Amino acid sequence: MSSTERLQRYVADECGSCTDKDLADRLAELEELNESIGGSDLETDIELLSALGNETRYKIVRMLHAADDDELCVCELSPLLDVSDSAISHALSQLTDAGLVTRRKEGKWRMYRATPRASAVLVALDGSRSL
Amino acid sequence: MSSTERLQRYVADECGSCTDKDLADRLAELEELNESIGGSDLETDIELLSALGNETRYKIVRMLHAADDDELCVCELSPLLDVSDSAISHALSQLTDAGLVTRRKEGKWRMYRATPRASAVLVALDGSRSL
DNA sequence: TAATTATCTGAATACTTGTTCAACTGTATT
DNA sequence: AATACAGTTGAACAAGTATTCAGATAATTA
Repeated sequence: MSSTERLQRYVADECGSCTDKDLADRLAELEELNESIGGSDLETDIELLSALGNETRYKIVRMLHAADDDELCVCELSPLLDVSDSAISHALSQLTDAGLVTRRKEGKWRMYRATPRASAVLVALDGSRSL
Repeated sequence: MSSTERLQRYVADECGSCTDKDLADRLAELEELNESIGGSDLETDIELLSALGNETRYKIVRMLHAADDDELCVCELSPLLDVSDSAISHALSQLTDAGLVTRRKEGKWRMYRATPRASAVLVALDGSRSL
C-alpha cells in the first residue's frame, strides 16, 4: 500500500466530505513541514545530540559548563569519571567534532572549555525540566 | 597511578609554589563541580538527548514542532520518513518515554504532539546555531 | 460477525558505539 | 640524551541500537 493512500483516507476522515483540492492542500502543507526540517542543519544537530546523549560525554560537558568560563584540563576531569584516560580522550574528540567543547594546549596539559552552544543546550534542558 | 597524583602535579604547576591548603581547596572545588552534575537529572537528560540524536526520531520531533501546536497522526509522519511503520512506531514509543512527545487516541488514528520540553531543546538548537 | 485498517509489539539481525589495551607523539625534567 | 609525563590514536571486541519481519490488537466498516 502506498502511504499516501492512508493519508488520503485520514484527510477525508478529518474533514468529513471534502474536495480533492482540500486534500491536495493538506498534502502540500505536509510537504512544507518536511522542508522546514531541511532548514535546520540536520546532520550537525544529530551529531551534537548523540554526542551529548552518553553518560561519559554528558558528564564532561556538565562539568565544563559548571566551571563557567573556566577551562579544565583532562587531569581535572579524570578523577570524576569512571573510565580510562583513553576513553576520556575519545570522548573529548567527539565532543570537539560536535562543536560542544574547544581545546587548547598549555604546556603539557590540554585545556577544554564548553562552547556557547553546549551551554545553550544545557540551559534549555535545565530550564525545561519542570514544564 | 592514582589520578589525584596527576591532579596534584597540575595544581602545583598552576599556582607555582603553593601550600597544601591551596591544593585541598582546589580538590574541594572540583568535588563541588561533580556534585552539580548530580543536581541535573542525569539519566532523564541522557535519555532525552540520545532519543533525539537519531535521524528518524529527530525528524519526527522536528515535524511535530514545525506543526506548532497541531498534532499529527502517524499516517502524516510516515510519507516523509524512509522507514517502515514499525520503525516509526518504535521511534514514537521511545520519544514518548523520553518525554519528547505525547500520544492521544482519536478513533483508529493516533495523534502525536511535541512536548514543551522538546520545543525548548529545538529552540535552543536553532538559537545557538550561529554562536 | 468477518474483514479491513492503523498502529503496536517482540524477536531477530545487521549495524553502530563505547571502552579498553597497547603503542605513539609531544613536552618537560633530570 | 634519557626518562617521565600528559594525552592521543587505532585496532579489537563487547555491548547497545535501529530497523525489519511477522504476528497481535483495537477500532471501524461491510
